Amino acid sequence: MYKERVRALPQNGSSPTLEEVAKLAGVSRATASRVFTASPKVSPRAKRAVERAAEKLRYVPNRAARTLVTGRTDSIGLVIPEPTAFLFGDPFFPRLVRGISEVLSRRLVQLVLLMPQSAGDETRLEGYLSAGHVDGVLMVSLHGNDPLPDRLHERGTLVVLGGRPGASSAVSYVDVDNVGGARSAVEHLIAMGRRRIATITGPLDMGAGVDRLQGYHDALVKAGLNGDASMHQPGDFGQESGAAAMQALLDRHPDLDAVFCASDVMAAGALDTLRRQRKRVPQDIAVVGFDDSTIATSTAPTLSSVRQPIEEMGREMARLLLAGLDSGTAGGKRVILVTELVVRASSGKGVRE
Amino acid sequence: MYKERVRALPQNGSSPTLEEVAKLAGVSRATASRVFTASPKVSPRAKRAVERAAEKLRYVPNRAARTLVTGRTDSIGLVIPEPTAFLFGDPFFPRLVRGISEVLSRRLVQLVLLMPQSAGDETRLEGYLSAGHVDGVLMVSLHGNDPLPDRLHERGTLVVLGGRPGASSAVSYVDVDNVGGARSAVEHLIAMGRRRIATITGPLDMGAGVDRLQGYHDALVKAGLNGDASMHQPGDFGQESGAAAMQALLDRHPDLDAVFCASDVMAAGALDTLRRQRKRVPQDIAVVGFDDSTIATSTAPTLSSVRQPIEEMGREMARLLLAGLDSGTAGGKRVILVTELVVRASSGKGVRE
DNA sequence: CAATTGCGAGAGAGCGCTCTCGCGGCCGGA
DNA sequence: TCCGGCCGCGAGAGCGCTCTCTCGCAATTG
Repeated sequence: MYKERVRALPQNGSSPTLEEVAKLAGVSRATASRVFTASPKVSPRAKRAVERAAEKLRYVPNRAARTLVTGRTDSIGLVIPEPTAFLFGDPFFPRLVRGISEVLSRRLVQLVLLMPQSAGDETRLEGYLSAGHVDGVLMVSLHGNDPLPDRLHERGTLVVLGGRPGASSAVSYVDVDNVGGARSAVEHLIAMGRRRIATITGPLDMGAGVDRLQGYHDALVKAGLNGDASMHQPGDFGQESGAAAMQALLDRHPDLDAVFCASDVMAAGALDTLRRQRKRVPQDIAVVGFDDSTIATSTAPTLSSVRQPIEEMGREMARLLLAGLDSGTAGGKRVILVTELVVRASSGKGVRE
Repeated sequence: MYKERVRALPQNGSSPTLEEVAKLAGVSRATASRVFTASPKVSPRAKRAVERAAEKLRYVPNRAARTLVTGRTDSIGLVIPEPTAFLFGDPFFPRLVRGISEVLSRRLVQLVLLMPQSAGDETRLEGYLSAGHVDGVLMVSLHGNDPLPDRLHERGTLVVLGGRPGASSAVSYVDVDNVGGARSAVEHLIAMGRRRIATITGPLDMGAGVDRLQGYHDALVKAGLNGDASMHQPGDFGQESGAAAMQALLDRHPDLDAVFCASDVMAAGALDTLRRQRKRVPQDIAVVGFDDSTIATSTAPTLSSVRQPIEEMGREMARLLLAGLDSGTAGGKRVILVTELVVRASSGKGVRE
């Protein structure tokens, strides 16, 4: 670790303190502090003097000192425990971040993104987050029963999840209606006359993966159709996994007439495989994705998809966290956002039978 | 802003202090502190007592307090001032982050990603960074003459840039040999017999954009070929801009026989346009990209590209920053990494003339 | 056996800030 | 003119930690 040398750096070593600003402005430290905390009880005269002095000294309040006394950092962490390649490849995250940023910007709260890449990283991260570096934590893309949210919650850190946690938990979360969305997608396929409908699921250690499979099932059962395990093939939400899963499904069931994919990116992969196999979409096989991400309109044919309000999910997560911070309540809230089926060419009225 | 209520939260309100741990362990605060700072001067007996007490109380050191006295936060910021859609869409960033993380993980330093989305965000960010939230700052994807790095540097914050800054500056940076890489790409095209070589440049407010254009120019001039302004078309490194730029170039010069693209993603866009225009690659037009990202091997035909060691760039940035922190020196270092041309089908020996 | 060394441990001083408390001056009302 | 009230300000305590200084005790040495 770098040592006490740091202290001698111009970095913090020479940076001016409130005391110096106060002296230069000819007021007490308390009054100078009032100026920076936007306290109303300061005369315009004193305020101006302090501001001029601060400008002259290029003063910036020391956050550590402020945090130490207020117990507040004015920043919140967004934790995404995904390999970087996934994090940056998936169109889900930018939209989520946009929603979150929107809300936080208005509150002058800094968003910091944290990307644990290994178990070691995650341990360190737990320390970082419980040590008061952030006022609260947003977390998405949980796999399995990641214990981090619950442990943070127990420690008293405010946590809001995106996507329901695996096990029941006291932590607040925002989720979309994955079951309902998947069900509507499959019901649509059935309504279009499809009968041999497979699914490429998401990771089954994630709520979104499980729930979308559930919705698929519900619709098939209601219609009295077959949706046994041979009709499922898991993917990891990535394009290649979609292509591979599609191939596996075709190997098992060459007569499929539809496939529901738990993400658009996997659906794009599935389309690649179908093209390679000379299957016409939607004539031979109809495809529906999930997310309604930008990729849905750039595939050939364009992709029917279940739209989920990802930006809104981000906004709602941020709102929930800020509300918890404001009220001092610990959570246990859950918000479910509705989804909406968007029908495009990949499941359109194909020239079928 | 959320107010003093926060203080009453279990969050920090009830979290145990070093004092309490020391009392429970039957030692002084100083000795307890020694245990957590891994100081050697503590007996095994005392160490165990403190560790047990800490475990029992679920003690986590308060970082703000520690930072206040050490002047150190053990975390560094990575600033990427790009719209989220770009940040997450570009294969450059995950590779960079991977390289950075690799180095930082070994040093128990936390990486926090900061993504200013607007001028307001950036102002706030400057405050955040100068206020001592991080020990140092890594910054990439600078546009124009972004004043942030210089201002942070002036304030005494250690900054390392990825990619050279627009204007001359005292800030340290790591860059790849963009000029040399571009030159070798174009020299290769010339060696393959191409004579009417256009370029799709990157944003000309970025060092990488300017330098790759420069390399293109150098090679053409050396060979006595035409590379006037009508042969350039700027893009933004994104796929769509590549497609549009290719179209613009073809409109002006239907007889082009090669194009050098300043990024693989733009090259992929260019390939889309060429396909739509029924131009054969490489027979009619040879294409070379830049980055040698994963997309280069998944296009049809596969893409010749200039490989830049992005992970290494991340590692080197992190190393430079840590070295600066360790030594207390402020910077002014520059590291240039070599590039390497990778020839694939898009510029292969086409059936030409 | 006395003198010296060395090592573990405690006391205490801050790091830079916020916030409570109390004081003095100025206002308006009687 | 006098007095209560309010408002702006300063004094001072302390947030939780690290680190220096010092001390006491045991081991080592002449």
